[in-house]
Amino acid sequence: MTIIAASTSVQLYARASKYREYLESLDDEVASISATTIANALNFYEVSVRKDLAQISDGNGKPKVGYNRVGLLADVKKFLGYDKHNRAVIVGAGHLGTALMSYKKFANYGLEIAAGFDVSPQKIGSEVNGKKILAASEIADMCRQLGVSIGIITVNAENAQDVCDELIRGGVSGIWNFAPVTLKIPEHIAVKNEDLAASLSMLTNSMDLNSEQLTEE
Amino acid sequence: MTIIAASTSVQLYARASKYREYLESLDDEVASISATTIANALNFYEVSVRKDLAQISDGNGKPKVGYNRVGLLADVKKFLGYDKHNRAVIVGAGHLGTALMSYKKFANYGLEIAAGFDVSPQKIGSEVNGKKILAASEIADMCRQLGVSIGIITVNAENAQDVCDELIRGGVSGIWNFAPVTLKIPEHIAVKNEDLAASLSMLTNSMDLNSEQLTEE
DNA sequence: GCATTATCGATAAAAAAGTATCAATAGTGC
DNA sequence: GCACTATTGATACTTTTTTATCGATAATGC
Repeated sequence: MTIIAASTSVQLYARASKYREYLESLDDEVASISATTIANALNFYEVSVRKDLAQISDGNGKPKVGYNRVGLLADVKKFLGYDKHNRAVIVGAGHLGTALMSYKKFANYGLEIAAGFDVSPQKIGSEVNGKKILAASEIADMCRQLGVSIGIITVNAENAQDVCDELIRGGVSGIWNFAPVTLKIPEHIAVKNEDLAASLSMLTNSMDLNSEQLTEE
Repeated sequence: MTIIAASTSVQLYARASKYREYLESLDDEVASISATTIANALNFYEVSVRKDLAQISDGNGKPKVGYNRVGLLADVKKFLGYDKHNRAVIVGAGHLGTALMSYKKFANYGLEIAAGFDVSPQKIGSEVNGKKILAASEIADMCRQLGVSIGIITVNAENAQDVCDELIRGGVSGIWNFAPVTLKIPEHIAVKNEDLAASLSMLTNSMDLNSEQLTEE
């Protein structure tokens, strides 16, 4: 199992993603953009941005001018892997699974949601955002058939491991896990865990930090 | 604006959250637990876990025994801020907003979702998981009235800044932002941004890394 | 074309996070 | 009660990330 959080810079990807958002928000008339401007817009440290851009778009920056908007955006997208195409399935057609199936922007990131899976007879056969919900018993077979490379898990903690095993049996090489469990996964499969509880903790703890600072004044 | 990602250890919170999950998954009969066991179960480096536990539950570890399960769990929860109570509202009753409103486990993390907001006349007045969807025009007033401290933004990128401004006008001290934009926020307000696009990039890039390693062999 | 300026990219220093090693200690078995 | 063992917590080292400084360079204005 490749534990992503430990091996890759989470922060760098987060920043790169924000660079993309920002660059796409700019007017077409903007020809070039500097690290300074980006840093100010996104509240990042200027030198960090410059280093990131040097890594992402090496050698394309010009003194006094900055980076070509279009070129930099292309480089950022490439860095983020948006040039590659991946076919995915979502297992668990609950609220979250439905939300992800309905999210139109995944296509821009090279992610194609091919189908959903669920165990509920009411849901099987229905469609969400034009995509069929299939029986969970078919996961492995359908993944092979459709050439799916990413499995997205939005079932509850109890069933996540079983679903994961089926997805791997179906030949996926990456797992995007929204269930609050640590999955047991073979070495060659990549996993990215989402953890809303951890996010919430970061938020509430920094709120307290802020209020402490206020009362100290 | 307090940029959380930059100031706090994302990884430490992610690990702490996994400690909690793991400790809660243990049988009641388990009296004590060692850093070694936890590290093996969660695929973390042993010394990292020991350092984390020293920070989270300082001095409570006993050689040859480990940590008392109940005590450690309490300390982890405290570290994660689950002992504090926060009232929140969710703005945007789309698929994601609905998913978050329906998520029962927030209560365990000290988060109470008081209400939702939307602009759609069809949604206003309806209920999700027993919680009323109110008119977005009332955000600021209702937040003050209900004593809301956290605003959760699940609207689209275009409307996120306006919603954010209203939430701050309503007196929230933290913003949990699921919209793909960088919000402009005053210094004393905490923000935690969720970025699915960045997560996806991490996953796909580490998948490629894995397949490169395979072909090298 | 020469001084001025914004910006880059390189280099260096500092801080944070992760990894490795080991002595001290609380139990266990004999 | 003495040797043995699992585990802690401290210390040291390494790597990564962030922050700071500065010379080099491309454009601008005079």
